[in-house]
Amino acid sequence: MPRTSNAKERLTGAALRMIWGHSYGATSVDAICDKAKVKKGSFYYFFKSKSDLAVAALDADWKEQRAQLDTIFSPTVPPLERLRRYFEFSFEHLQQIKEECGAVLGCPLNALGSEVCTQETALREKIQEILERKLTYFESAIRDAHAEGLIVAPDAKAKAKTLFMFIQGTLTQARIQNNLELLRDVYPCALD
Amino acid sequence: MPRTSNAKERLTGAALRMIWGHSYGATSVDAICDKAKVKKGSFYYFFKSKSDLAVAALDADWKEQRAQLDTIFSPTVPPLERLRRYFEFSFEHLQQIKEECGAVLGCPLNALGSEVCTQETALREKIQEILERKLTYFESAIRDAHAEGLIVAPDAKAKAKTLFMFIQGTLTQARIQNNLELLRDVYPCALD
DNA sequence: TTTGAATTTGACTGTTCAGTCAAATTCATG
DNA sequence: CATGAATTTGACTGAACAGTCAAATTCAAA
Repeated sequence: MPRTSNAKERLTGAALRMIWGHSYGATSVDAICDKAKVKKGSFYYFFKSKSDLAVAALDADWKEQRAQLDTIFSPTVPPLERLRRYFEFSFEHLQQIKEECGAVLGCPLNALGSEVCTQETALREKIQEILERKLTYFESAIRDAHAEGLIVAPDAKAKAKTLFMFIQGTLTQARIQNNLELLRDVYPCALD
Repeated sequence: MPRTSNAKERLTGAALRMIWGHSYGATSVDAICDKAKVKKGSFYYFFKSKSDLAVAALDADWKEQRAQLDTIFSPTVPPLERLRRYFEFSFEHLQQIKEECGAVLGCPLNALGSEVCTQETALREKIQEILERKLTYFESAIRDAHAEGLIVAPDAKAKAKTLFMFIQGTLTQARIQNNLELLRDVYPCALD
């Protein structure tokens, strides 16, 4: 009967942070173990490979994210206000991380996904799954906004996809340019 | 007086293809040398490091790209037609590469930039420089379209940036999802 | 307090990595 | 052909890499 393992959580936490802050390829199992204060033997007791750990790390992070997204996108909030709050929240989160590590890190799913998609099938599928679920939040907000006559978006799914591409593109560019300001204009621009 | 080196070109060509097809971190100097049929000693005769090669590879590729972009974005072509041709060209290029290697590879600048931006300064700056120049093509097309009354875009620079983010986001998602169809709708969607 | 499972440890393997180097070869040109 | 510069070769180094393992330790519950 396995108990909740602290080492396991430290490993997924350290992995996510290091992979996001640098890259999957540049993050070694040794380095993750050092940061998590876990010996490599333990690592391979919990995970069968580095990519296995990465999947678990994304899963753990998604669970946390989901709780926050459920709050931000709560149906009790006016639909366009949901989007505004989401952008505000994302901006502040990235700002805080920039203060910690000196760099704008963008979206971990985008960065990691783009790096490993041709190599690590399991990881790619996990990322795709999370991205699709995230899209759902936008879709419902847009659908509600259209229903209330706040915007014109008869095809909410298509509109959400378009918005999503724009946001993801902006996040990636913000990462590449290490420029948080790019995200400042996302909300006004998004209202097209 | 150094002559044009064939080995050097083979190295930059192989590097770009392998880095784009897999990732920077997953592409070793040994593997690049094998593919380029160049011994490692020669590699380090021409380049001082792997990242040095990557910069040279992007530079060489950009030179080719630029010639094509100058044709596509020629001022003799109606401005919106320039954009349509660009999307068409990009789509067909990625389709052809997909047939060769079985995967939708998206934009190499985006994929590589997002991977190395926190680690390889020189590479990041080169990528940023090329991305900015690429943006210029969109900007002039949009400015011309506005001047001819085809679209409403008083701030051509801002509009070009927005379009650029959307395109880059779509390219990254197409890579992650290995789905070329995402790019099919780019032109109609872009006309916002 | 015993027992067996969960976890931790550290030393280990074999491979791949980036990068070096001196010597050999090719090549343009006077 | 002679000369020196450009290029190529292959063998080499030492570090970092992912992954293994048997033995030691912790821990929950009977």
